[in-house]
Amino acid sequence: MAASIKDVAREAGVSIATVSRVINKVDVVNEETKKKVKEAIDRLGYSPNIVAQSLKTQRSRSIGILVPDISSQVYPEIVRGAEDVANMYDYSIILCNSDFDMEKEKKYIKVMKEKMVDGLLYTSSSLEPEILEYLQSLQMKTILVETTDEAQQFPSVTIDNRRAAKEAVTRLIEDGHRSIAYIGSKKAKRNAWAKRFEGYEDALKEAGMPVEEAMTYYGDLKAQTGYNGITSIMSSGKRPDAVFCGSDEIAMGVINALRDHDIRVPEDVSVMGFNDIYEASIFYPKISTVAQPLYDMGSVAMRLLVKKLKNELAEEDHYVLPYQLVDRDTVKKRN
Amino acid sequence: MAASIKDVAREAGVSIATVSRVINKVDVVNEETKKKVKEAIDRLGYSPNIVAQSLKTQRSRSIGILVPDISSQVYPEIVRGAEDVANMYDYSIILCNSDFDMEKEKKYIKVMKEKMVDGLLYTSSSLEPEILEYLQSLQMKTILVETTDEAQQFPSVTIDNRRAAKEAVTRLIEDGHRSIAYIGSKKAKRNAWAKRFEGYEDALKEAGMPVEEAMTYYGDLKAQTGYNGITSIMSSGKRPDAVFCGSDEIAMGVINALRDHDIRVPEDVSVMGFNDIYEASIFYPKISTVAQPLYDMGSVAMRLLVKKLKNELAEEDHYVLPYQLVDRDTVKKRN
DNA sequence: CTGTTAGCGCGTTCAT
DNA sequence: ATGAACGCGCTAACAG
Repeated sequence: MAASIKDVAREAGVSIATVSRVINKVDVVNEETKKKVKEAIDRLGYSPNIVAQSLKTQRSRSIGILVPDISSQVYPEIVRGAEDVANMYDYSIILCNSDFDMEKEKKYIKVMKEKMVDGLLYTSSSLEPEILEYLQSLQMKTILVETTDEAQQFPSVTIDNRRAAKEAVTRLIEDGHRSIAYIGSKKAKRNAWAKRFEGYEDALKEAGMPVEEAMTYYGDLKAQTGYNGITSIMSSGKRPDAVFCGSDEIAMGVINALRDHDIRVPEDVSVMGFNDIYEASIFYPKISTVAQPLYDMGSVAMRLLVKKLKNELAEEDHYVLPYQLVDRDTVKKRN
Repeated sequence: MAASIKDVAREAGVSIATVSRVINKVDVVNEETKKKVKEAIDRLGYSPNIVAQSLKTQRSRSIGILVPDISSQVYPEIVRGAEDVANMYDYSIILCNSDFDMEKEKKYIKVMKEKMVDGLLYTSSSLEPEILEYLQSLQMKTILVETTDEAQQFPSVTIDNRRAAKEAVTRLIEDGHRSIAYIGSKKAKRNAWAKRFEGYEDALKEAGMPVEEAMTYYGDLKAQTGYNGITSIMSSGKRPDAVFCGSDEIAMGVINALRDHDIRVPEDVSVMGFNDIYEASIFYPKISTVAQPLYDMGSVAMRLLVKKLKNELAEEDHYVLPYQLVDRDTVKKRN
């Protein structure tokens, strides 16, 4: 058994209260006794039992992070950003994978509450109103990452997905593309990804171009969706000269499918990705995409949360971080 | 404040001990009183305070996972496998990024001890003897993942990296390659990655081929290492007909560098990766590689740990999982 | 089958 | 400036 505060007290010949004081740097403890206590602590290799502290203080120095799936997409980067900041402030992070399953989310949230996490980072999962209400009923300090709730009741850290998508598609149009397909998340969904479809619509409408059902394909954000999507669109007789994708993986799938049909990228068809994951710059051809500052989103969100936990008021409650159009090798000017 | 066991006891008109009993399904509690208690629990929306439980039982139902960097390589997949199993047994996971920094590892291990994690999954980080001793002095139940310690003192879940590498390189030799470069982790390192270099040596020696310093390049496992590595090797006048890489990212870097030099893969040079990350099958050309069962490594390791925590004895303490040579498009027979 | 009680390790009044 | 004592919420003897 590790040494407890009692052992230290005995070793130093003082009361546990005094030990507690020097640990928490509270009150003015006599320099000399402070020294005695510190020596005792060193000698015993004592370190406070955080669980007991938590029970007493109602704070666990742990923060939950709920992601759909750590093994996919953009989450590792976000989590890394969050963890680095958490570590800086002596918080640990508890990681949960929800798979977009509301029941799983609920279960995890419940467990985190029981474990007295001090706060929660919630990355674009189901975002169901039921979950949001649950979070509020539990008084769980929550930051939304990568997404926002309709009512903006929760602090959030995002990029402007709609505007980013619009800008990307507008760029495609300015570059002379006249027939632009969309492959990505369905509009109906609540999360941020769906906003990219709206941006796609915005750009087309502004340019006076029609939004055709036959030029869109919905699915998850994996490569297979891209492969299937472009195959499906082309098999209906359409032949887009550009494809706007909801993720870089989708873009990769699209490019592979195109290659299998001996259609060249970008000579015949341009392809635009989204997110700018690491592999986008390594893929051949290098993928033109919309860069999200993933690491920053994680770290900014965690900073915001820490600030809230200290009850300092933040300058902002809704951070909208800058995105960036990254020109690489999958988009070609056609004018 | 959430309801406590006391509230439930009062509400149900029983003692807290009884409430505790129905929660923990211990003893035979009278059906009727059990029902009363359960109703009270529902009415109050009570759920036990895990922190208090932990303080009492010395178990937190949390398990630490130490990875070098969740945002890189293979870890998200391993972590996902581990988390799924952890969730199955009602454990949460605390994620830490060590960056191969021993001091950071130590700090994290200390915090996890303080938070009373029930066990630890340690993925190929520094693996310094000092850390290993520290772990033992803390009596931290630890499973090594992706690597083993020299003395096999810790249970582990790995593949046979050395044999896998040897087999891959032997395949290259059988396919008629006569000049095979290695780009990856340095031999001196303690972790599993270095074993791949030994396998490379084994294969060459067995075939009576020389291991040339000029045909090897050491670095981390990222794409840039591959790019720099092959560039460096070729600039020294060498012209390998195959490159064995310590990771798929390295392979990607190699392929990109080769392409920049107008050298075709696999027509001119074959490239073999390692790990079989998701993108290996999406890359162009699709990367031939050695597949590690990453998800399984995580889940098997967590299963093993859970078993140990229950003090059941495992059939095995050192799981060596099967790897698989995956033939795709970056290796060409030359005979 | 159920209730009483003693801690788990710590922070915090309230005295001194 | 320091110590004694209580309680955070819960489990585990021990009685009954």
